Order: sequence, then C-alpha cells, then structure tokens
Amino acid sequence: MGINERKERNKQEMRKQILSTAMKLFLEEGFQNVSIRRIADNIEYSPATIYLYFKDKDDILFALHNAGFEELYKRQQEILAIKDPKKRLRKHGEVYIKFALENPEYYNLMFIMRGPAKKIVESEEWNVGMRSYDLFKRDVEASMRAGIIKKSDIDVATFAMWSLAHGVVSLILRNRCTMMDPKDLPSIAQKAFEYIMKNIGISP
Amino acid sequence: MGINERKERNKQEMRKQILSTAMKLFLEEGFQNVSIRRIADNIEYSPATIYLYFKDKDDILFALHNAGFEELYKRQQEILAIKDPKKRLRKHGEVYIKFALENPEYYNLMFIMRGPAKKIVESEEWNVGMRSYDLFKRDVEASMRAGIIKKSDIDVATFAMWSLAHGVVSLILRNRCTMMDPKDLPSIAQKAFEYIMKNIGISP
DNA sequence: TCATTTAGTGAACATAGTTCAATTTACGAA
DNA sequence: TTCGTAAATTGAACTATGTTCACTAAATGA
Repeated sequence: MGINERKERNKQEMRKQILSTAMKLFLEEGFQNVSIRRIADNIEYSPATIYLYFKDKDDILFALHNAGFEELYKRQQEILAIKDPKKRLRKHGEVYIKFALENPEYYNLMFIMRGPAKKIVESEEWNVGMRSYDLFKRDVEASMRAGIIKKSDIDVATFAMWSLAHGVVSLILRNRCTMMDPKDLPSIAQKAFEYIMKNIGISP
Repeated sequence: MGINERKERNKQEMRKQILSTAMKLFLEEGFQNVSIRRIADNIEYSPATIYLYFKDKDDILFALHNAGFEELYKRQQEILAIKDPKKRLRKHGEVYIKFALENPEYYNLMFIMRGPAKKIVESEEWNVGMRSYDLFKRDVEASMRAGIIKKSDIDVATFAMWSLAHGVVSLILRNRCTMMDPKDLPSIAQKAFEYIMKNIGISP
C-alpha cells in the first residue's frame, strides 16, 4: 500500500509547489501579476492542472493567507517568554507592526484583501486568525488584571489596540501617508503605536 | 463663442454621467462589477467612448475617490462649529467612523484600494486627502495647546488617532471581525475609538 | 456646398479565471 | 508482457476584462 502513500505525498508536494510559486510571484511582482496562468507556466504544467489541486484562485490565496498566520503566530509565541505583562503587550504590538512592514504581501492577504476573507466566511473552517487574536487578547487581559491598564470591556480594548496597529500599517501599505517621508514610515509607525500605548498606561 | 462653451458643458456632462454611473454600479454591485464595458452599456455608449473622457479605469476611480473626499470634507467642516476642542476632537472621530461605515464603497476608494493611490503618486496633483488630514491635525493641535492631551509630536499623535479610526473601520469593512456579531460592529467601532480617546484624556 | 475638425464606434489584441472532452500516463490483473 | 481501467493531465474553448486604433458619422466654419 506504499503506492497510495506516495501518491498522497506527490499530491501534497504539488500543492506546495503551486503555493510556493504563487508566493514567489506575489513577492516578486505583487498581487496583480499572480495569475493562474503564470503560476502554471512557472511550474511547467497547464493552467487546468492547477484546478485539480485548488478549487479556484481564492483557494490559493486562502492557503497563502493561512501560511502567513502560521508565521505571525510563531513570532507571537516567542513573545510569551516575556513575563512582565507591560513589556509583553508592548512587544506584541511591535512584533505585529514589524511583521506587517516586513511581509507586506502576507499582511495584505491576511488583513486587507477580500478574496481570502470570502473563503473564511464560506468555509466556516476554524480560523487561524482567531488563534492570533486570542493570544493578543490574553495579553490585554493580563495587563488589566495586573492593574496596568484600566479595567473595561476586554473585547473593546483588544479590538481597539489591534485596530490601532492595523490602521498604522495598512495606511502605510496602501500608500496613504504621502504627507510623510517614506523612509521615516517604519519609525513613525512604531512611534504612533507607542504614543497611544504610553497614554493608556503601557509606558516604556 | 457660445458653441465652445456648450461643447465644454457637454463634455463635463458626459464626464459626470460616466462618474455617476460608475458610482451607481459601485454601490449596487460592489467593485468587482464595475467594468468599463458595464459603464458603457449603462450610458448607452461604446466602451471606447469612455476613453475619450478618462485616460484609464484608475482615472475614473481617482475621480470618484475625490468625490468621496468632498463629501467627507463637508462633514468635517460642520464639526468646526463646535468650540470645545475636546468635544470637537471626539466628534471628528465619530464622524469619520460614521462616514466610513455608511459609505463603504467611497471609503474603499479613498483609503484602501490601490488604483486611486497610484494616481495620486503619479499625478503629483494636490491631494484632497491632505485637506482632510490638515483639518484633523489642527484639531489635535488645538487640544494639545488647550492642555487636554499631553504635548508631544503633533504628527505622530495625529497619525496615531487617524490610524486608530482607520483600523477600526477597515477591519470591519474587510470582514476581519468574525469574532464579533456583525450587528454590533458599528457600536463596537465607536466604543473602541472612545476607549482610546478616553485614555488619552478626551473623556466624554 | 464642401473641406476640416470633432465625436463616436466596431473590431481586434492581450490577458484573465474557469471548464470539460479528449488524451496521456500509471497501475493491477491476467 | 499485455491489456483494460482508473487517475492525471491538457488543449481548446467560453466568458469577461482593459485598452487601442483605423474607421465612420456628425458638427462646424469658410
């Protein structure tokens, strides 16, 4: 019965190849240049073959979106080693912003593009984004319990801080910060986050 | 010389007709269904005609994006009547969030989509978005001068608050808030903004 | 009335995503 | 080794997109 296993392995390998090629195109030439046909060209198969491994293009985007969340989650988990809730919460924001600016195409898929989100709603599948959200929420909760930030609705506070970080990076990624010098943007992004955190009670 | 004027009038009318049709399609069926061909169909001209009035599709999106900023600016100006800087600043955020959630397609064009932003950078044209930004920035400045919020870099503070509001609404508009009940979103959006503002010193 | 400028268009090009009948390849049984 | 079946792959087609351009139709001014 080793044959079926090999076939399954091949199938998974093909999926991986498609995904890594799609990601490569994404990184090299941006979203608009990732077409099924170009992916097919790259892996030297016909476009129709892609459809044997993925239902449609959004399915590919969704898979990449999941890979992005894996990477983010990994970085988030490294933060857990920090014991001081205050430092941990700050670090959380810092890591999030850094991840976004260093991996704009992933971030795009994970938090901005519509395609992947459609799949989340459709598939009702357990959402990898939730895992990251919960991890952050637990940090917010810990800071509240420790009396570092004022007690209030945890979901509102978590959402507010997430929104802040997301707002900062998505305005930058979508080129809405023409009033600032492009080279200063990463630093301003961190400063803007710090500014609010400091006011909330998360001083450096 | 009335003939040239009439021609110019007609030309402007045609532009308006194209834009309003594009916007209608936008509102009725979302971005992906606004094609040059569908606009042409709707105004009963050939697709090629559109190109006599607009350089390309992004040019149409850019024009709509500008119309969106006109509407936002109008709403912002109404806030100026409020004399208390604290109330004014809060109101500013409230209006922004309300505008975004009530006009998702406009907001999309103004702050999320890539097409219009490309035109801003290309055209080097004075940016209507700047006008709105400056108005808000002046509010932040006034609050700092009045000692309501702590003095610090004005641009960082302005950007931070803008980011917060943008983050809140863009996460909602792009369906990233599956952890919350959809019907609560407008209220949560306002609450999240309030939460941060309260902590900054802009209490209700 | 007629030449010239202007407005508008049909047809074509390149590129998309997607489907499906037809073909090639791999496999297990005889 | 041969052969029928099942699986994998694909070429070609369909629909739809943005865009261009040689052409036609209409308006204008002499």
